Amino acid sequence: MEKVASEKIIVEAALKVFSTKGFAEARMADIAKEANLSYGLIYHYFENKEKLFDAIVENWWKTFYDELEMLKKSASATKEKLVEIIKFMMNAYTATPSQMSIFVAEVSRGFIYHSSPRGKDKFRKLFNLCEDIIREGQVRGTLRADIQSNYLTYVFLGAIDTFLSVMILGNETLSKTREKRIIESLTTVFLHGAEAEAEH
Amino acid sequence: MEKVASEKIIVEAALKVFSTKGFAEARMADIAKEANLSYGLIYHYFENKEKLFDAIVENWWKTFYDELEMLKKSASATKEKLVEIIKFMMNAYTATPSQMSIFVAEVSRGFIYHSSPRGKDKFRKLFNLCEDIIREGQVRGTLRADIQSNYLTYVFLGAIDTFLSVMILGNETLSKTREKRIIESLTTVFLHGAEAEAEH
Amino acid sequence: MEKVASEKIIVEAALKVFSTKGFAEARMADIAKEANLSYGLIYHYFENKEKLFDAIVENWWKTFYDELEMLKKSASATKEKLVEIIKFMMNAYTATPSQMSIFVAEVSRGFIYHSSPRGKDKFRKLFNLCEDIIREGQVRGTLRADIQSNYLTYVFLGAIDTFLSVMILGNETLSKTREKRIIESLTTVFLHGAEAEAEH
Amino acid sequence: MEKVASEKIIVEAALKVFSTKGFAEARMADIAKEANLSYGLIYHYFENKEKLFDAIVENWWKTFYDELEMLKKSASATKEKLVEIIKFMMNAYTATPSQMSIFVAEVSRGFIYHSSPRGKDKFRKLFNLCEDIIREGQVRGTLRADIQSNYLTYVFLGAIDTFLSVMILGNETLSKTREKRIIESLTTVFLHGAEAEAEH
DNA sequence: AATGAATGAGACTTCATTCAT
DNA sequence: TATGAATGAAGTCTCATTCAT
Repeated sequence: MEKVASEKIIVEAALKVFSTKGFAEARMADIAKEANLSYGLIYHYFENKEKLFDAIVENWWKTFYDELEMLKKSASATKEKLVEIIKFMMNAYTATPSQMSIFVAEVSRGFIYHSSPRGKDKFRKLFNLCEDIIREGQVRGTLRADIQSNYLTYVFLGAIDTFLSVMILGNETLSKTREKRIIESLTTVFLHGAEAEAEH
Repeated sequence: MEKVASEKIIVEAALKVFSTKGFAEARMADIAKEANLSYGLIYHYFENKEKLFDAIVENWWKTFYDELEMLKKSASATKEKLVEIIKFMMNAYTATPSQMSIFVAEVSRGFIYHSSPRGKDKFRKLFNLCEDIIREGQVRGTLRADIQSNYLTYVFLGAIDTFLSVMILGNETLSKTREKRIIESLTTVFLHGAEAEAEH
Repeated sequence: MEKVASEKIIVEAALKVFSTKGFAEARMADIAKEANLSYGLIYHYFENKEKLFDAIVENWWKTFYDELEMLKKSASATKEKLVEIIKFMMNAYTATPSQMSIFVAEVSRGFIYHSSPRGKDKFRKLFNLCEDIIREGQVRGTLRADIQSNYLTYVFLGAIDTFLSVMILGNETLSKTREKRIIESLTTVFLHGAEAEAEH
Repeated sequence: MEKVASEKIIVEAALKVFSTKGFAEARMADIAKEANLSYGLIYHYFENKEKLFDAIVENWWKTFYDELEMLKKSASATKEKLVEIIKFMMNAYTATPSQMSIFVAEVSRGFIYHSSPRGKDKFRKLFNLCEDIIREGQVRGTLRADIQSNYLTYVFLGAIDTFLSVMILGNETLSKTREKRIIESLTTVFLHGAEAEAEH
């Protein structure tokens, strides 16, 4: 078999196993079995379990950064950008739920345990990119400026994160209709609040 | 030493170790050393590592449920109730940051893996309690009814969760002033949205 | 069983296995089996295979240094001291052939591979101690001064080393008579040379 | 590439790796990398790691035997022969230090383990050849006969071995002057002893 | 002749848990 | 109640060797 094929199969298998059992409970043997390859081969391509995991995560971060970076630079209105972020996350979930699951469960968790300072930096970068967009919205007068930009960011990202968590938890598939409703709900609540119109 | 004392010391130590390294990386030996007790003794009080962890988590959940339960039944206005939830979480963080850290990292992230089906149920219960309060707010006309109650719940809890995550990540202490500002921000955004007033 | 007992048993077993198979071929399982203990216990006392090996070697070096140090300081004549060194080595072989075997085979070998600079230092220390005694002999006029002291040391130690190697190789036991003959031979050749008297 | 070329490259690489890390720590992959060849190719030429090692050692032994054999048969005086042996070893070190390093570390130390009974035989043969020359010296009246011929052999070979060990350890290069001095010292001490002339 | 992907036995090591004291 | 020595299942990883190309 060619090199590229096997490596991809391994990554695919690892993705599945990691997302199902979590990093700690995932066994290299599980991954090998899932990939239908000897586990020796995994070490041919990846130094060890952690490096294999990192490779997967790294890949995810790259895609994510690229998207945010692009959005940040785009000429769209702030609201558009926020919607795009949500869309991107939802699509990512639909396309590769395992990857999203790892992201939500392992990466967020992992960065809390200050084991890897790199992890923290990754997160900060993500936060910062998002915050930049939100701050831009404040400057433009689209978003309220009486609340710190980082606080707004927390609410925004936290909301998305929880939606994803729930979807992952329920192993839910995302119909176009449902995706649309989620995006609308999220946007509406984030922008206009949860309070009933009447009270305004 | 008396029974109660040792048991408490163990729990305290476990709390610290679990919150620092996470469940998977926490070693019974670490806990014993932290507690300055032999690790044989841990097994006097707790059947095994998981039970020890559960004991800690259980304790936390109980406090949380009780609070939510109480809030749910209280006669307060919905807004009050929501503020109380936030307050409760922030206070919990201030009082026992390790417990909060475990909650956020292990429970609110780790529950994704089907390994502990109990975890899921706990979470659903929490969601449900919170959703009940929110649904009540919708019925009462305080909260908008055009968005599913569970969606509103996700945004609300997700926002809190992320605030906590960031605080845990930064190992931040929470001054009264800061707590107040966070509560206000969270409430404001959740209720009135992030959009600039001008646009209304 | 008490702590000290088990640790000693492990060391004893390790000594046997290492001396029989060499470090590389020695299996932790072999040692455990030889000690009639679970291999987990070995790790209770020693961090890993290398540390276990080091502990054994360290112990040997200490005994050896102490002896040489003592000899160096003693008021004996140089010849006496040299005889004592030989005696010490022969006795060490008789008392603990495995230890001697490890010393000759593994330590001498290991120090060639510059893996552990500590190893080199140990050897240098040994050489130096011996050289000090020999230099003292030169100063006193007992040993010829027209040959570098280190060269004399090499011949002296090399000769002993080879005697030991041969004994280990043949798994020989050392009768008092034989020991005496070896000491005499070694001393005679080293001091007076191998040339036939006639030629003097 | 032609057959002979590759085989030679492999042997050369193996020589380097074995001499640097020792047999146990040498990896087939290291050798392949050193040779700039795939490791599959090594197995074209050598059955396995041990055979590869043996091939190298065998080659060395053969040269050595041939030399000793020739010397043994030569009409030279005993002293001449001994000097020739020393010279041969020193030259061998200068010409191929790696080979010498392997010889000293792996063969002359490693033969202790019964793992390779062939090793023992080789050594005995070497000893015997050398002893033959020494015994001849005793018969001729050149060397003292009151000490067992094998004992004399041990001292002689041991001294050389240690000189080599020290040189290998120090990664020393051997100038002609230094070589001469070593040969002289070794010969002098071996023949006339280390005792000061005055005492005779 | 040459490659390097693929294999898998087997080594080391970890660590939750038991148990004699 | 308390200790920590003892256990061994189970995991990670290594690396000589094979084999399809």
